[in-house]
Amino acid sequence: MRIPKEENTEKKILAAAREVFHRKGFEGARMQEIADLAGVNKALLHYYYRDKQKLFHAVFRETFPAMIREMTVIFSTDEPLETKISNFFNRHISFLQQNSYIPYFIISSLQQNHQELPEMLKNANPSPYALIRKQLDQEQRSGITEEDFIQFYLNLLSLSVFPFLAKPLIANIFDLNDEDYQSLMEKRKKVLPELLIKSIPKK
Amino acid sequence: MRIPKEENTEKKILAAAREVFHRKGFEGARMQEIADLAGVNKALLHYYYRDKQKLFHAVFRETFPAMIREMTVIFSTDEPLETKISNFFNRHISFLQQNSYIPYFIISSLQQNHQELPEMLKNANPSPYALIRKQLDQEQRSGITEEDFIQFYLNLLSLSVFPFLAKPLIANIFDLNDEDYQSLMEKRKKVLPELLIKSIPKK
DNA sequence: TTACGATTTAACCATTTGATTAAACCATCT
DNA sequence: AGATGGTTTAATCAAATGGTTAAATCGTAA
Repeated sequence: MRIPKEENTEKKILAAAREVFHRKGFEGARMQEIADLAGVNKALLHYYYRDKQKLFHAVFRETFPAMIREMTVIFSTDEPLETKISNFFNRHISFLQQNSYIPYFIISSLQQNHQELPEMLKNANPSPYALIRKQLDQEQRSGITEEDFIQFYLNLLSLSVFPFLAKPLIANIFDLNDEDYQSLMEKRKKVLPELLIKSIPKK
Repeated sequence: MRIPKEENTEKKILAAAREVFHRKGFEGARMQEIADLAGVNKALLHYYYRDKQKLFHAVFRETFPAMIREMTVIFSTDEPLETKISNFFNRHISFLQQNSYIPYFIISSLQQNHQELPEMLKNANPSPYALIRKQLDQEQRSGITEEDFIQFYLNLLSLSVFPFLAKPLIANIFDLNDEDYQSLMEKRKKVLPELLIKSIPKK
């Protein structure tokens, strides 16, 4: 058994693949570009991951659950609702600031017919839907319907995720540089809780 | 001069290209698929549009302004603010219901380095930014800063557009079929104005 | 009808790109 | 040292894909 190199090659490849797939999606990514970024011969990608699909899946299997976890972390604590929402935006936007390509990666992956991914949702642990049902039941006191809840959840995600998808467009319209945009997102952590909390029906 | 066929071939090609590029983006689209969908030999695409880039641009040049128009139509009337917002969501969501692939198309186009598109923004008529500045000046009475306004505008777009980008994900989490989703968006036309109007600082 | 130019097609070309192979490399063990 | 087996590379392949070309087709006008 050979001792692994200082920087495990397999992981270097995965990291490079993550980088490239996140930015360009499956169709836009090139095996050669991934190899170059990993500083490694192209044949090594196949040696470790067999083919492009499998390499992509390796990336997807670590990124998708991370995103789901971020999307559902709001249901994991027992804080008062207002605190929960506030915490959610703070944490979620921070996560997106440091992983700003993930939303595009997820959206573009699911847009293409990369199925067998509904599969991953069911296997997700914790299951988003289970968490959401539980949360919903707890809110029954205020007579919130399932549809109200879905709308609320859609709002939550829309407000936090969309600005990272539309950054190229928005930054251009308003002539914002990266720093401007960063500070816009920073302020958003405070603005969004206020906005969303107002929208909740008082019990 | 030849009389155009019953169904102008050039337009049939453009329509097919629109369909395919909208669903799959530039990288995912295949010239052969476009030709097949148009019911036409592949060489004809090159005859009319020279190469893939130019064909893509032909699509982009009609889709992008349509989306910008939809995004800025809110600034074009002189209704009271509440009416304006309500009208915007109604119209914008209806537009998205009938053009549900446009948001993904725009996002994926701008994500790839398809530059020279900042160019298109400036040439856009009416210019989004000019309209927005004008609107902003009118609101000065309530002391709204430019940053407040950008946040507001981001909210407006996030809430209406994101659900169409994330449909594959959301529909899976909540096990919604197309009809369910449609009715969800329908109700959104009423829910969103209430939500956003509450967020506006009273003068 | 014939000639002409615009339109359309089938066949082909060149490049890109994902994938394979055979050989080289190198650390460890005997 | 020499054998062994995992790792890496250079060279090559085959399929996919964007693009080209030369000939066929078709409507129109002379």
